[in-house]
Amino acid sequence: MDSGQFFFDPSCYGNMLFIGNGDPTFRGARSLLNMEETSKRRPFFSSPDELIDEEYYDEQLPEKKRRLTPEQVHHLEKSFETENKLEPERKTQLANKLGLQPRQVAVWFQNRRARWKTKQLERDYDLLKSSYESLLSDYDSMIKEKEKLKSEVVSLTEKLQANEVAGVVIVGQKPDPQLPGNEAEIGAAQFSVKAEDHLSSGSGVVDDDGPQLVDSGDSYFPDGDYHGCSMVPMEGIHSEEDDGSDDGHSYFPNAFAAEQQHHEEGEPLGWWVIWS
DNA sequence: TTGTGTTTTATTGCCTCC
DNA sequence: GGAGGCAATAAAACACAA
Repeated sequence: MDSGQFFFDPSCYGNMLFIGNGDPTFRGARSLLNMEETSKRRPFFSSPDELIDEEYYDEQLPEKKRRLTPEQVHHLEKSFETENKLEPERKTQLANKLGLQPRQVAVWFQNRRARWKTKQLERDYDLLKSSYESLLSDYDSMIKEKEKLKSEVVSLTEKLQANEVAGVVIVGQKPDPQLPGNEAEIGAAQFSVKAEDHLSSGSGVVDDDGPQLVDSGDSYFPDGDYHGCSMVPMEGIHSEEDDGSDDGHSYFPNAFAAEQQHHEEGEPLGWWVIWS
């Protein structure tokens, strides 16, 4: 505290001395005004409901910093649940009802909002953390599946090459242009059928000029679909600029909602992470 | 009882809005 | 320029282990 100090004097328990620094600014003036108000008024706890606490607080002099009674806090909490912002009229009403100064009510709401925000950040952190761990787990599963498929491709390629060497199957033999027309057509048709057979066999093996199902760094599923899952960016993940509003809920509401929806639908998560 | 960590009350400075 | 909000901070009050 650099512009005003409360000194607690044990010899006169409960007394508070305010030392102003002559700050001419508005805030300084406001503080002095508040202290003046305080010094003119009776102690914080003065409503009939607080009489039960008189025994405890009786011996304490007025200006000692005191905690609000459970009843006061209860009323303030109820009011905060209704609306966490405090309009002047409600502030006055609450202050009168609870026997507090309006400034105290305002300060309580201010601090209460700060506490709420801290808790909210903690909740959001936990949600993000669990979301991240879930996505990481899915990512690991995908990597394993990818490796498995790659080794399958290699294995089948080797088998095919062995067959080619043995002359059992000739893939990609082009029709001899010297043959008579109909024979050339038959040869072309055979070539075509053979190639399609291989492409549709699931082995993914084609000749050197054809499309290669190798790990090029792109998706194995170029049409954007795998097991019925479209590889589109996850909805709800958007930049800060989209929504920085403090709407009384999570700081990342859409992201969590989308993540949760994926869980509920039993869908794999996180294409936007894996494929982006 | 005492040291220490946490919570609550209150102040201050800065910022935004009207 | 005043009012009110927020972040940072101080300090009293409180909780609790040793």
